[in-house]
Amino acid sequence: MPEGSSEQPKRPNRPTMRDVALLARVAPKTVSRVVNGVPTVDPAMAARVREAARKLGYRPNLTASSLRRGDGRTRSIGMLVEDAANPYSAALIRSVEDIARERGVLVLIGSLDEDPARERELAQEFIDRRVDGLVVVPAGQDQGYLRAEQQAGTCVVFADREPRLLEADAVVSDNRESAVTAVRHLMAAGHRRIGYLGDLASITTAAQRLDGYRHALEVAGLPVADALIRQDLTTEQAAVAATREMLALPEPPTALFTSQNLVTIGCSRALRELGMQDRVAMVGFDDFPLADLLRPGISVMAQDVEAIGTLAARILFRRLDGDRTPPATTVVPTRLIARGSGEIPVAAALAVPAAAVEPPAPEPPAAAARAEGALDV
Amino acid sequence: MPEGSSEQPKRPNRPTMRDVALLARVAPKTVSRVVNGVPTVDPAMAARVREAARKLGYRPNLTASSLRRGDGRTRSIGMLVEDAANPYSAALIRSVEDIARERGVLVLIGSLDEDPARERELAQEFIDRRVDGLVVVPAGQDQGYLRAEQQAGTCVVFADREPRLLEADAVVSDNRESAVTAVRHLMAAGHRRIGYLGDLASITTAAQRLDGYRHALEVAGLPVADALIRQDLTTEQAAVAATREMLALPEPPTALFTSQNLVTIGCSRALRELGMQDRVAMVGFDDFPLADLLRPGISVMAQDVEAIGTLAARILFRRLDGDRTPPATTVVPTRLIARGSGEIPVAAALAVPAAAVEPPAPEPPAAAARAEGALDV
DNA sequence: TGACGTCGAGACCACGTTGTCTCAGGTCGG
DNA sequence: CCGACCTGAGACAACGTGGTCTCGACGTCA
Repeated sequence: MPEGSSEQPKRPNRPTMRDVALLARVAPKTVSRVVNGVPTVDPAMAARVREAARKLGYRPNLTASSLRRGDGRTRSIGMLVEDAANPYSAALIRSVEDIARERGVLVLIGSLDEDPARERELAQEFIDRRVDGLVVVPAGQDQGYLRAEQQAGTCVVFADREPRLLEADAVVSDNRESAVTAVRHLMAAGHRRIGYLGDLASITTAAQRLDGYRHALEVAGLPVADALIRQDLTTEQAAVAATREMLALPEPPTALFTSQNLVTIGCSRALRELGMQDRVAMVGFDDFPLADLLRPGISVMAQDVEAIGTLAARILFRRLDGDRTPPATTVVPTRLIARGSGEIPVAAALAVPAAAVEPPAPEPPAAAARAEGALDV
Repeated sequence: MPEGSSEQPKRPNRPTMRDVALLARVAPKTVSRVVNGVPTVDPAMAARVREAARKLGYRPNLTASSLRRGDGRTRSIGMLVEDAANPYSAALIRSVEDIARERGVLVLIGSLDEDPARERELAQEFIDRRVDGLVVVPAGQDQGYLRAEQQAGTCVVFADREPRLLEADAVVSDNRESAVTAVRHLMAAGHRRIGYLGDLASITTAAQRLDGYRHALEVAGLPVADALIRQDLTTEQAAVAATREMLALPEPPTALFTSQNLVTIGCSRALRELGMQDRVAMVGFDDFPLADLLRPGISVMAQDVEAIGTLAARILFRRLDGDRTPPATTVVPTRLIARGSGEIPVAAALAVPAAAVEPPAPEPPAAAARAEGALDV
């Protein structure tokens, strides 16, 4: 039998300040000073300390440091998103990470899958590890459980969706107004029967987008038909099915507004499977990669995800730096990107009921791949 | 002026075990026992402690706990990926997170952007926070800098790419063999001039894929032409440009093998801009969302990202549980997914030099959206 | 040369928690 | 009825670090 056969994970013997101090023949406190770059240390002594640290492979323990330090900062923040694998969440994570990096702050990640219980559990886990702050895309309807943590000094900033029953900073898109813009864009192409395909009705932003859809129709004097509204589509498959069902109605919509990117993709897939992608107009909420490579390209209301993440992080750090101004919600503009699918005229849908004939492509030539975009609120 | 106007961020006064102990009239150690669920506590006393904790909003400080605890575990791991916003990295993060969650372990994220210096810096930052382990998609050519940390007890598992100059567990795809499969698939459609468009030559996996490409050609007795090999394409734009240039050669390739998903997308875009997407065959490495929605669908060698992440995490935790078997590399099978682009026959390219005539679509009908896949090594 | 000021290094302790030990009180067998 | 044994709660110290204070050495100037 070789040496050390103890099966239980024994504590790794990492060198500490004490070890470095012993080797450099100084007091531990002096090592601390050198590590923290305190200038009032004899250069020769500092060199000796650094040499000893190098020789031992010493690395400071930030865990212990933050415990003792006056500010108690751990130099880490927590981030709660819908799903780290979702392109929207992924982009958000990355932009927050970039701002955090500027300050040497690390980012902890948690995916919620729209589960309010997970939101609370993970928030608690982050807090138990004493993160300096949180960036949260809430899944639940009530963030009041965070009030005690705010008072205990943990800064919280919300991204994408505003908090409920809690006062805190938030960075969001104007979902309602953007939905209005999207629906009006479809109406401008002559559409009068416009379907709505949406995410979970309980998600604030989904509700706001539906509200915008309804409002746009009402202002235009068009009826809001229940048969043309489908919600709670949480998977691509559900969106495919809902699209098929809606288009099979006696009076099917000639255009669709999809309120989230999985839904948009599912809808797009259904239209292609039915061969109707050039006859039924569609505008989606949220941009996604390759939307411009499809034929027709998918017109979307694009959120500026990077801006949302960057702003949320900047606001969080401003708070951590002592900003005590009242919490505020920052609204980031969205942008309509016309790529073809949203500009299909109503005539295309009415011309051929269900034939195999391809209508002439109503999209701009391929050369103009990146289409123009109009700025909105 | 209100109260506490001290501008400097004062330490938040969070209740500690001592506070709970005082209120419950027990010793701090008893609170510790209750919090940790030690069964040898008088039930009445435990109830009193829990009530006091609830009343004060007490939350244990895992930072202090891990400092004092025998195993020194922080119940957090670090993950170094190429870019958290990239779909491949995002999927990897999510699958690691899911395994970690089962154990109440949180995940710290760091994006490297293929920068070896960042790899070392971030690994160091994670270690300074005493993560229990690391899952690394390395950017650099030498991971020897981690040897000391391994010996100090930090477990490291590599994902997607094997480590260099370091013995550690790794979970990877068989890149070389998969590239051979992809190229042979193109050869099966009659192609003899096959171009290679690849990522940074310094990335291990890119080199392996190029190697497989070369090997497949050599075995088939075909020449390996330098003009048909382009590397170091780090952006979609670079891939677009390289594709254009290669197709403008006097003897252009009739098929392309792209070694990474950004390159695949760039190549796809270039083909569409040239109107050649139905004449030049293409197989990409790495699957990506919407690859099946394009026309033709993009044929790919799909890596099983979820399996790679899940396995890497499981191996990491097995190590943390005390597994001391020698480090090993686990190979995860890839899968050829035929969607149309890879099955375009050589005849399509040779038929029409540069006309506007559309050849009959050589792809399967739209109904069979999810095409068949063959299993490989 | 001596009183004083300055400056840098170390002693000491606390941050919040838990491992270890002690000890009071109870149980049980001889 | 007493000693051995067990049970459960508290005292104490320590994890690795940094804030605070002390103290010796040195320099300055009268």
